[in-house]
Amino acid sequence: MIFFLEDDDNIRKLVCYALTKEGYNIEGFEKPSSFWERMDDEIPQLILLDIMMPEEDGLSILQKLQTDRQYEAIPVIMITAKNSEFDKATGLDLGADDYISKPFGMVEFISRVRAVLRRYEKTKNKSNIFKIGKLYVDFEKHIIKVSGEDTELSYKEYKLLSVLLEAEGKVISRDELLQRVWGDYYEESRTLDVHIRKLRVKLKAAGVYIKTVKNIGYQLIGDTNE
Amino acid sequence: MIFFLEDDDNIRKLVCYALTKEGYNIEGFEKPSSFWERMDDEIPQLILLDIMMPEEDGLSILQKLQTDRQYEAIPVIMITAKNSEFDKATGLDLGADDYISKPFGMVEFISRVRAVLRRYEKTKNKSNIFKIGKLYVDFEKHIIKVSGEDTELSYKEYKLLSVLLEAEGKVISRDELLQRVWGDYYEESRTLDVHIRKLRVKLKAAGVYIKTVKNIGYQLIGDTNE
DNA sequence: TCGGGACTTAACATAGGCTTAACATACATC
DNA sequence: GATGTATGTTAAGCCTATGTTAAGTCCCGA
Repeated sequence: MIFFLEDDDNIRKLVCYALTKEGYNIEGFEKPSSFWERMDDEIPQLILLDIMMPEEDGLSILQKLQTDRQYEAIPVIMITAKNSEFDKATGLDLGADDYISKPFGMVEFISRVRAVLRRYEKTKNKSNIFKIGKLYVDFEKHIIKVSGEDTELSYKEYKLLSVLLEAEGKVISRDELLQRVWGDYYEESRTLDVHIRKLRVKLKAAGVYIKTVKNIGYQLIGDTNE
Repeated sequence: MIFFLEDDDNIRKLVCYALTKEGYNIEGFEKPSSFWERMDDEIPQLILLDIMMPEEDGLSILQKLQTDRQYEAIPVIMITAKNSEFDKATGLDLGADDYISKPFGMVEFISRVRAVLRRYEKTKNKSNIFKIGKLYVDFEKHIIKVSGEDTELSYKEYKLLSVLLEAEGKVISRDELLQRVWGDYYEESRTLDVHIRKLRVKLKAAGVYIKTVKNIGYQLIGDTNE
């Protein structure tokens, strides 16, 4: 999914049309507010960002994206009417992945989108299938198996597991888990613990892979470390 | 190290000069043949590629790079005199990471180089791993090994160790240790000493790396310094 | 409207880390 | 060698983070 934030109706429609025809899933936004709302539900693969916007400047949006751990990995292409070298440089230095000036040709534009997505796919070598010890998870098909047996997880349990899995063994703090699984969070409550427990129970033999790191958080590590 | 393949002497020298001044290590090549020779010795972090070249076309070089497993991960920026949309599109579609048309401004150029390198660094997961003598510490995964054996540390022990490790051999005063590990601190108490002791014991053979500097504080120095 | 599952909250249990206190040792100064 | 100060050592009790369980709440579909 690609998100496209652009206040000019014509350009937005044109780009959406062109990228859709190329087979991409794209969603256009007129205002930053509706964009941020949507970002709560879904993390896109790529963000196309116009610089000149009502409400909020494109560069400030870019900065927000870069500083939020949840979003920092998403590639961003900046789009602008200005063509000054300075703007391009600041955009790129702030962490944009590419930069296109209006007016742009559709062919080049699509190529740049493709190029950024290609790079992204390259680095993101995860085939969405995880195998750790007795645990097998296919995120695309939403299948979780433990020792070959199918296991049903609830929504939060599933999300919790996916956050832990994606960390690839790194420790995730309670705060971050609450943030990423629950969004707005409950400071003082046993909610997280309860869910961790339920996950551990449902994962049976693989439950021990979830280790608590006291005072910090949790991590998921199989028995065969490298 | 950056490799820059460009037949025009002036441009090559100009770019080399500018990037060197920015602190990059760059090597210019006039002909593809000398470039390929050099590639046998060293793999650069980034390749800047002119399209119009004697001997061999830039696009064909790009293709070779992309199909060779040894080189496919190296990011490439294409440079060309032509400004046609078609060329840009083919360059990007062939797998270039970015595309700049001559004449280009140095500021933008450098920003694009920085942007590509930044992306590259990002994917190269720089997990903060410390290795000092017999001691191995992976902070993200919260793994501490001594002589290859896993060791469990408590929260304060872990924090203490991390402060000492981050100092890279410098002496840290008791006050600062208390401040950084405990926050608000206990002036007169054996707490710090007790924790230092427990750390030393748990680190076994590596425990001796923690040296007390009387009247000042502690430091962590391995036996085999590099 | 009812039933059921998922999620949250509350109350209690537990374990292990943290601190403290009391004593030992090392080292410097007189 | 006596004295004093800084750090090392040890063991015991407290305390806090997490585990656990069960009951309560919410939401959704039949």
